[in-house]
Amino acid sequence: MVHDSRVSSRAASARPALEPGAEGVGVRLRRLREQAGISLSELARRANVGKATLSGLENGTRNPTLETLWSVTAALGVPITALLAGGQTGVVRGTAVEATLLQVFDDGPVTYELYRMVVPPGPAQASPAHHTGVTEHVTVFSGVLQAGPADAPLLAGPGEHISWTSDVPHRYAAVGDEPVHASLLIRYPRAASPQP
Amino acid sequence: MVHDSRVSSRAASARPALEPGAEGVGVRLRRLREQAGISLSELARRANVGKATLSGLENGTRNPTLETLWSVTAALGVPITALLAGGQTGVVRGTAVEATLLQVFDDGPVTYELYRMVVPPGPAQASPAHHTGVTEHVTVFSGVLQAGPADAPLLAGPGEHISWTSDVPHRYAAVGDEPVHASLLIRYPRAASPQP
DNA sequence: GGCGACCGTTCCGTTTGCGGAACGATGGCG
DNA sequence: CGCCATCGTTCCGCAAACGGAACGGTCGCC
Repeated sequence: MVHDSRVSSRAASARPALEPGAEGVGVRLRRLREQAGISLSELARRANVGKATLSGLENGTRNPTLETLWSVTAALGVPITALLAGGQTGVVRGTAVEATLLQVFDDGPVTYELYRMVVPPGPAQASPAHHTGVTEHVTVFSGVLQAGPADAPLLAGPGEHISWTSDVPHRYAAVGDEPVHASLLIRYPRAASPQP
Repeated sequence: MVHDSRVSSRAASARPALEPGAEGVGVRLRRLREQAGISLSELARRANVGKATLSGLENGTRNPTLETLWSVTAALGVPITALLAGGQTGVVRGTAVEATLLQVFDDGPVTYELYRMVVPPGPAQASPAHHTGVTEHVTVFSGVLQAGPADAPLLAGPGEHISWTSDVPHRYAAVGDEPVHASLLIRYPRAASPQP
């Protein structure tokens, strides 16, 4: 369920502002606070934020700043992602592939994105070529995956690993009736120089 | 000109610690945007935020609201957590290996655990044999890793992948002076018990 | 019952993040 | 060469998020 999170410009904002994310954040915050066994006033005191701020945040009637979120989560001793990741984390949907971004690892010259991927049975998904030097690495959890360059796809069953350079058109498809679960690692070398 | 006596512009921080300030967020945002190959103006247009907002955000001179972060990350197609970069989930520490559990995938007869692993330079870490049928899969992000069965270790450099069956004693070590960053996937056939 | 401590919400003045507009810098093009 | 589009930064009025104070409500204790 991909919900459109584009926020209309604030012009003509005659409706009560309740952006999609704030509600869930408030609910999760209240749950975390109650799990910690402290009152709203006490948390406000520890986090050095106003009670009004905290109250509005838990009820979803405010649009908190990043600094506020950091203060509150630090006082609770939880990572800030505990408030934000409760809903769906980054889900990228293609025509036949659904990938959930687990982590981004940035090593200066190279960036890695680690996904968990699900390929349902059905028609293959075609992907256009990425930038030069991009490679993809897949380890299959379950099912049988056919993936790789469109002209020379590879096969991988449970526990197997395949990789290819994705600077050519490539594709993903599940072989058989079973959906494929896999981890997908995309490696982006630092392409600071655009191609003419 | 506003006189700000406490601007932390380009503070040459000695350690790569998680700075709760917006500075790290700005750096990551700029990197993600350049990786997507779009200009600041273009991203501002797509995300329906002002260029001033985006500029100040990338330079760490603003304290963005959650709504702004939602809009920008949605326009980039990345999860909001990609900006906050704090995946401090479960952390497993060995004598020479630090692994962060990213996700557990339970497929009935098989359980997968996906880690991000860091092996600092120094003496190797020895691991005793796991249960029969357990396999490990490593994809190296940076550095050179020597890993695998103690009597026949394998080598892998950046972007390379190695795997082995870990039902025999095995080891991990960084080759050279550079720490090794890698993803580690452990596959436990037949409902295995989590690692103590 | 009266009273004080604490709860979470609401009101209010101040602070600040917001988008739009204007700015100088840069590059493509006739 | 001038012209124009686009880049990223800076200025500015406005709306909103902020902390502090006041509010009504509930509980425990004398």
